[in-house]
Amino acid sequence: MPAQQAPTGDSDAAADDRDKPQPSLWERLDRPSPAPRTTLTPHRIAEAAVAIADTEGLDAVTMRRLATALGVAPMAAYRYVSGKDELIELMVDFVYGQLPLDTPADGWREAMHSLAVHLRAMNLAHPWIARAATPFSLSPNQLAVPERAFAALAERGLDADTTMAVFRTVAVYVHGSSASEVALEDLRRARGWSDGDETRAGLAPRMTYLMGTGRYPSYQQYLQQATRKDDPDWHFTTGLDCVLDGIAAHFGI
Amino acid sequence: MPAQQAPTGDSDAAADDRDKPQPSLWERLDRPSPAPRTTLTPHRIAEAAVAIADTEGLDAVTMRRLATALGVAPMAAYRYVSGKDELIELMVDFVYGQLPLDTPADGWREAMHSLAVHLRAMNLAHPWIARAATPFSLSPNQLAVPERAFAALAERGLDADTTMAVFRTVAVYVHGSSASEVALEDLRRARGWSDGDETRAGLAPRMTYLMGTGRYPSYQQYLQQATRKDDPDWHFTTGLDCVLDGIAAHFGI
DNA sequence: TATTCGTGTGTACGTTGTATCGAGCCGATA
DNA sequence: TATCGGCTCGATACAACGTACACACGAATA
Repeated sequence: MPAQQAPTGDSDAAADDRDKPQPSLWERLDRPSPAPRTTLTPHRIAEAAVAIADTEGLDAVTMRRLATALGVAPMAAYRYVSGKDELIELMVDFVYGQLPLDTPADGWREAMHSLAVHLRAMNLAHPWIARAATPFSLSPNQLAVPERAFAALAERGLDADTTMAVFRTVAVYVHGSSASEVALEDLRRARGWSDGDETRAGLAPRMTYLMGTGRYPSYQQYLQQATRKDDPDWHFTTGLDCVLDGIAAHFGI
Repeated sequence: MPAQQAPTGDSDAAADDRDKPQPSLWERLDRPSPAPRTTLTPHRIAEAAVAIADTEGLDAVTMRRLATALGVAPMAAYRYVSGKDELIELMVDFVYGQLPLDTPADGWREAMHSLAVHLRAMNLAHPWIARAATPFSLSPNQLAVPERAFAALAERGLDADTTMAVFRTVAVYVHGSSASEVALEDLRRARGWSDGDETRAGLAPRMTYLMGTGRYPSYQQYLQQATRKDDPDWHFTTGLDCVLDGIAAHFGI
């Protein structure tokens, strides 16, 4: 619940009156409108869209569905976002704004570990976000993530490129890991399977067919022997520890 | 190309019909039709769809556009795939089928490194595939990737769960890394920027605005000092080396 | 030659993103 | 107090999408 408010800037904007061809979404939303907003605000739009995506999936977020949820006409939101792409940018930034980035941590490793765990939790809580965002978009609240990481890494005195390499490796691992976790979850939901057992049962015919081809002896052996196939937490944590161990070893920190 | 393995009757249709009355895409495509296909084949469909996605992006792959490219009516492809989702499954499997998985390698590390490099090359050559696929889908040619990895890892005598953890960590890193590389490339193409310089120039206003807010002092310092910002190869390789170092250290192999 | 069935065609429907225009509301000005 | 110009939101419309459905063709079977 620690809420970092969505796009509210704090700069006086005294000198940046250069006329850009098209000011970015965030720049536009920053300037308070002369007339105070009444029914619609970027915040309310993002909130409603995120709620729909969380409960019904990203595909359920249509401009009409969103308008209905907001109680306005289908085209009303276009006053704030230039199109659906910007709507999704807004949603992503809104969710990143809820990341708890102020947790104290001593040492770079604990800080990166905590960051990774929080990012994964966010990806699992909003299963659509890994597909909609990339680790390096340029939205205010997304950029706060590398900012936090760089600040935590500063103590080690690494050069800039190495610092980025460390953060990027972790971020990219978390993104890919979450994406694969979420993909399975999406499949489960799409097929209407309720739990892990039903999912395994639903996937069984396909798996049986594939194994029946005889092309995958090593994989088949894995299936028979593995005991943690359905323990995503263990897989995530183990992989993360590998990554952090590797960073420590590779850069000698 | 799609599965080329022998049919192998698959006798057990006894009790495994849950909510899935229809056999999977791959199972259906396996059985040769009594009448030899004439104008359309799964292979031709996948090939044409991939060609469109490669040159015009995944969004350009519509059932109508595909039909035009194949010289058939809009609904023709529906004889082979049940809908657009299966079309994309077919495309993904087609591309994975072109991965060179038989390159010899001595040692698990060289094998995993080679696998990672090839996977990344595939993701960059077909920029849509990272968004369309996950590292663990159950299509024949996708499953060949863990199969190859497990075979290469077998020499080390790790237990099944650890073997998967190793492969998953690498696969997930490559997936996330490629996704972020491709995202920038997609942005470049979408905005019509031709090279890295134009991209940087196009992103500059947004970056200037964000830095102007003063929220990102560490990131700003990075921007000023870094010299490898535009060297994705270095970032990928460095991160991969971290991951492999970490695996070696964490599991003592 | 008559029948069957796999294959591709033609048409149509509901939904999507969004361009365009008009109406209502507001604070500022006269 | 009356007028005005700007945002804000509503209403309508359109092209393109995925795909359901019914039908026509031709080779294989009899």
